[in-house]
Amino acid sequence: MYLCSHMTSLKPSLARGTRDFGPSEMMKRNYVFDLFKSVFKKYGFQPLETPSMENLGTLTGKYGNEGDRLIFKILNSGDFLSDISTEKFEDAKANNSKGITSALSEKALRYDLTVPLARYVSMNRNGLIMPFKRYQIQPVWRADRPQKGRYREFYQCDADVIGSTSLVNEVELTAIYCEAFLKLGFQKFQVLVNNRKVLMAVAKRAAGENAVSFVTELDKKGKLTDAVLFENLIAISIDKKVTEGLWKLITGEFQYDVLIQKLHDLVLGDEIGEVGIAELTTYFNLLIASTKYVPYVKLDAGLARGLDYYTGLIFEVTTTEVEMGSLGGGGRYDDLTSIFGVSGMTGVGISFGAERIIDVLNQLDRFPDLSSQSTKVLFAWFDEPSFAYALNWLSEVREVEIASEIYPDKAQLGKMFSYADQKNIEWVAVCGENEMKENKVSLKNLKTGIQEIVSKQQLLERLNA
RNA sequence: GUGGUUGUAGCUCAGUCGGUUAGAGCAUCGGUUUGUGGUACCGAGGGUCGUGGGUUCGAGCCCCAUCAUCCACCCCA
Repeated sequence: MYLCSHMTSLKPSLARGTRDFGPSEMMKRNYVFDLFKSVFKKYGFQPLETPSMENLGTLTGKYGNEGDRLIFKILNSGDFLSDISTEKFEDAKANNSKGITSALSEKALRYDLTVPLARYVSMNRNGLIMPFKRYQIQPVWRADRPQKGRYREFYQCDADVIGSTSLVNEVELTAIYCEAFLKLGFQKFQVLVNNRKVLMAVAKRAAGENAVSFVTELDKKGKLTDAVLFENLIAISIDKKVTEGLWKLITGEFQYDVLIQKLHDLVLGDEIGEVGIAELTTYFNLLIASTKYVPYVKLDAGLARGLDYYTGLIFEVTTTEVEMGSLGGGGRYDDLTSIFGVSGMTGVGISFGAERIIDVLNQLDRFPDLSSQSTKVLFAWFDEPSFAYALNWLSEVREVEIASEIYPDKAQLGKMFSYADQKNIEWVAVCGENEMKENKVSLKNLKTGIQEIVSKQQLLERLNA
């Protein structure tokens, strides 16, 4: 007798903030990602993948004060501690570990898809076909503390155009949003649009030196009550009339052209602000001329989208069908690659909040019937001769590209049926002595429960119906 | 990084005031049925009660620590 109970066994568990995706989840996820890909391709975007890890220096300092803390660093391999002198180590312990970080870690997991894109474009600028239109669907990692809807590993799904200033790009990205969300079955969604140039011009008028805090505050719309938010905005304003004027535009309902006109009045005389107004005008003209998606697009004078690198039009997608934050966002950035010493490279991009979108589709039970992706027919058998017989039929069914399988082990017929049932296989073909005599199989449809004895040709007809 | 919540079977959870051998449902396997699934009935396997320490005659339950978890904040997707 063998004893194995004293083997050290590890309790299986997932690393914090990560998930497995089983077969049924993968079918749903692939459905969403494939749909995105097909839309991206239709608009001329090509795939790009970058490595999971980047040099630490590529990532640090790109994501604000908090950002560096959230980057997953990879411990150097080899005897990395031998390079650190005792003094250096003591200094690091006493002050901060920054001084020895490079000795401990020189690689890190990618934090988003935008910085790797900037790195890629900078490295390959001479070889790329410009404008460079790429899409990228890959996981990213953040050393955040997980909570509802937030993970340490999650997928981002981006599409960007680099090296073109035309607003047609903004229009096409808007169309991609609309097309994708419509194809996913969303009825009520909106692509909110604003312009950073206009927003900053208004903020400068309203708050002067406090323009940045003004915009940060504005970004809290929806989190704070309108009354509190308005008070906060007034508190940092130097020109309360401008703030009040903007507030009316944010809280009221206007046609886009009326709204543009009113915004124009607010920024009149501000050179950059007027450029922003012109961009908005051109954008809407192009949108109307080239797409049917105007009803889904809404100019929102209060849309701010953080503060980072956006410099022109900005987007955010929301839905009212379910309580959920934004389902995507993006915008134009003028200087993405300057951090890598390459300037004058303008770009515009969007990102789908893939994880959230999948969550929403699950909540609304909006996934289409994906059973067509599973096996169509299972062959069941009894003994050596019927096994050989079934294998023969199986290969012929696979010959015509029908997804099919045979139960591999000898088992009771009931077990084979139950396997088919659990795997959502629609048909079971029973191969036994009686069937073999007639060169047929008993074909049962597990959905209807109807069973009949059929020839090879009839089998293929049933399966293809 | 800050604050809180919860850890008992593969999963969801019950477990009285601290008291003998820790329970249920689902899932798994077997049987009723050696050629028919999703229903029913019968049965079986499966536990270091997160981990380590402490209090106690006695701890799943009380105390401390630790790890994990979920939730909220910061921030973000």
